[in-house]
Amino acid sequence: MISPETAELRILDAAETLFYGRGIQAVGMDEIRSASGVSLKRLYQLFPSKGELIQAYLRRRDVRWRQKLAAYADSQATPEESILAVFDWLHEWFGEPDFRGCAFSNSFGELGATSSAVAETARAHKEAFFRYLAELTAAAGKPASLGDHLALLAEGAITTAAITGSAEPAHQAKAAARVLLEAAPPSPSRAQPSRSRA
Amino acid sequence: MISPETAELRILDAAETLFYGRGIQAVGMDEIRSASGVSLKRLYQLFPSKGELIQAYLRRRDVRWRQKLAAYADSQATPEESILAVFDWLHEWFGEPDFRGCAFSNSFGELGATSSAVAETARAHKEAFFRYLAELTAAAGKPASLGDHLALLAEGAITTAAITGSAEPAHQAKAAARVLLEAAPPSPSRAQPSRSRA
DNA sequence: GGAAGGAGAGAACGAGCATTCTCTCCATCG
DNA sequence: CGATGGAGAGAATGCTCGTTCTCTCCTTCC
Repeated sequence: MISPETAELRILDAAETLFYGRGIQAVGMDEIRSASGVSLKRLYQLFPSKGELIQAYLRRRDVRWRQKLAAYADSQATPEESILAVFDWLHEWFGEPDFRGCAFSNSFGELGATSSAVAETARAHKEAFFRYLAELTAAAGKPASLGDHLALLAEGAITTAAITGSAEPAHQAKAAARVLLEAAPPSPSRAQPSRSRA
Repeated sequence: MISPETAELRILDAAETLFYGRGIQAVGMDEIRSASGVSLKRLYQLFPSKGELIQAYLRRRDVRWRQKLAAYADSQATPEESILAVFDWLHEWFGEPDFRGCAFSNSFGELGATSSAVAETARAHKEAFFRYLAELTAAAGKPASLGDHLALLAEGAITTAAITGSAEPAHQAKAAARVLLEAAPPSPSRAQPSRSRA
């Protein structure tokens, strides 16, 4: 028998691939069983209902997505470069063969009206993403409004890339972000941190 | 007996309210029958399958949405004002009590992976919207890239407004659009049309 | 008036699916 | 060795839903 931890991982991996790739309602629990190789009984022991599996899928994806983004962007030398790197990371993501847009926007569109848990998880994900961009913006000594504007560009790029099937919106968004970044005045309220600039 | 035209209108009205408000898969044909008051037999005579009703719903919504947007934006005095008015219109839309994001992004997230017809309709809608912004941008004598950037802002505002339940993203997107508009140089390739400017 | 045809209401059918149950098997422990 | 208990496979259950069918009734046309 495989360990409960391994079973949980296999289930979450299968659920993520299937839910993200085909939509949540299009995937039955039976299919998650076959894809994960974990028996239905065990599946229900670990996740007592499909709704709980959906929440687990979304929660794990939220953490991983933001970690990968932050790992990429935070490795840049300056806050300005980190901001622009966000859009480079989006471009890489859009180019992945199984890219199908934002899992949270998709599940919100599919279930947000009928499941308040899904709606709330999607809201929390977007809020965390906005907060991250706000931090980068503040670190660059730019006004908070710039963070919101950058987030809207990124959000629009994700949706547009998903529907058109092109990674190009990431480059377009980056170009727009550069204009906004250069046009934004230094933030009046908070001193710019002394991170070195090339 | 009500006329076939009236029956079709009632069905499409009911389908739009229900599909948009709750998601397509969450609404059964039986519910569309009760909401429209048209018998199931007649419903299937006019729309031979749920898939065809979905397509009819999306097609009609595409036309009406773009007409309303254009009617609002085109009534402005200058192309620049038309561009900014797009975001004012979005703000009005976001404030409607039943606003739940872009019907096309939502249906793409829900069915795009399993229905190529839905995916294609969503793509066509976004493309038409991009084209409209490209026209406004060209009329303002600005480079084509500005049109793409504005479209990404609008797209991001729609998604963000839907998930957060706030109309504020429209104002944020408008502010960003104003910056991009003012920063964009006159288009080199095409002469600015002689529409009068205040 | 009477036949015919179409309309509506809703039952019926068949598939899909979330969830539970059964049965068999194997490992562990006395 | 034999009993116990948990595991897996997958059948069973009950519900939802897309689609079709039936039955009754009304209208229309001769």
